[in-house]
Amino acid sequence: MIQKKIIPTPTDSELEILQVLWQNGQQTVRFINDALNEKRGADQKEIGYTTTLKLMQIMLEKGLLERDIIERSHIYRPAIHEKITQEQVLRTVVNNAFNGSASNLVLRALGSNNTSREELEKIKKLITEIEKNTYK
Amino acid sequence: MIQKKIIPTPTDSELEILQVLWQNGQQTVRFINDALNEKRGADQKEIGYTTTLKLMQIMLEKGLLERDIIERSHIYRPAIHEKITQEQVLRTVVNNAFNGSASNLVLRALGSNNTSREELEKIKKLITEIEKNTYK
DNA sequence: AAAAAATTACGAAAGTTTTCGTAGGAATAC
DNA sequence: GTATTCCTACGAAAACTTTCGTAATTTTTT
Repeated sequence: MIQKKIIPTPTDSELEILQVLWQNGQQTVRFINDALNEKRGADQKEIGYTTTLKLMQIMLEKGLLERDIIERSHIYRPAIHEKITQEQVLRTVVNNAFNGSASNLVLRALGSNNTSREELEKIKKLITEIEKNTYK
Repeated sequence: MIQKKIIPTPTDSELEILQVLWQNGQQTVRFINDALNEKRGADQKEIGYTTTLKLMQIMLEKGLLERDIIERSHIYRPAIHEKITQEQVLRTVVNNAFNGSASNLVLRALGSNNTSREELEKIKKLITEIEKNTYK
């Protein structure tokens, strides 16, 4: 039987890169590198261009990214879905820091954060939705 | 001015150890090591005693743990609070994988998880609580 | 009292992630 | 057409995390 290639969970730096791509669509290394550096505080040291390049080449190898070659430069895009990756990340965090309880994580996230009225409404609506579908 | 010692965010292995301590109170290395190995699947390799010992010694140095010497063996306890640590961990995850939006994380956690009726109720109650206190 | 078992300390290896320097080539500017 | 800029490739260093072997000491067992 042919084994489907296992794509590893992204590291922290890799997640940062993926976020930029999920938000902005496929982009060049230059764009990503600029975006990462803009997000950084003035205190932190700037990320070198070749650092980002190398990371993205590794991600390509791991199967986290795909790319097209346009003109001289390469354009990268995510090879994994944001939703699935976020779920994967959450699973890890829930296990590592919340004793496996996702609802503890939710309670903590809500309790220690300034969530806007609209967002709270959205969350409540989702809960009602879940209750309707699950416990009818 | 005297700089308060900065305690670093725990690594993944360190979080596993802290969880055992938060749940069971102060304990020996032996207890922690046993607990960690019990939680492991039969597939994973067992963690050696000295591995756990070394980790906890490092955590002591970092200021993540404290200890008392009772008889011949040492008893360790967390030097940081569970709540604060969880908040710290959440902040990182929210930044790394959820574009800084905690409510996105909450929506994702609720959406892709089998949360029990009771837990959903608890969460709803908390939201109502927050709304009352914030937007009165 | 000798052997076996359990404990801490510690250095170092092994593994992983992040960063960067250098080289080579192609486009652009002067 | 030469110099400068911009890009990729790639190896290797640096930094961080995890694992373990060995030694020294103390307690427990035989």
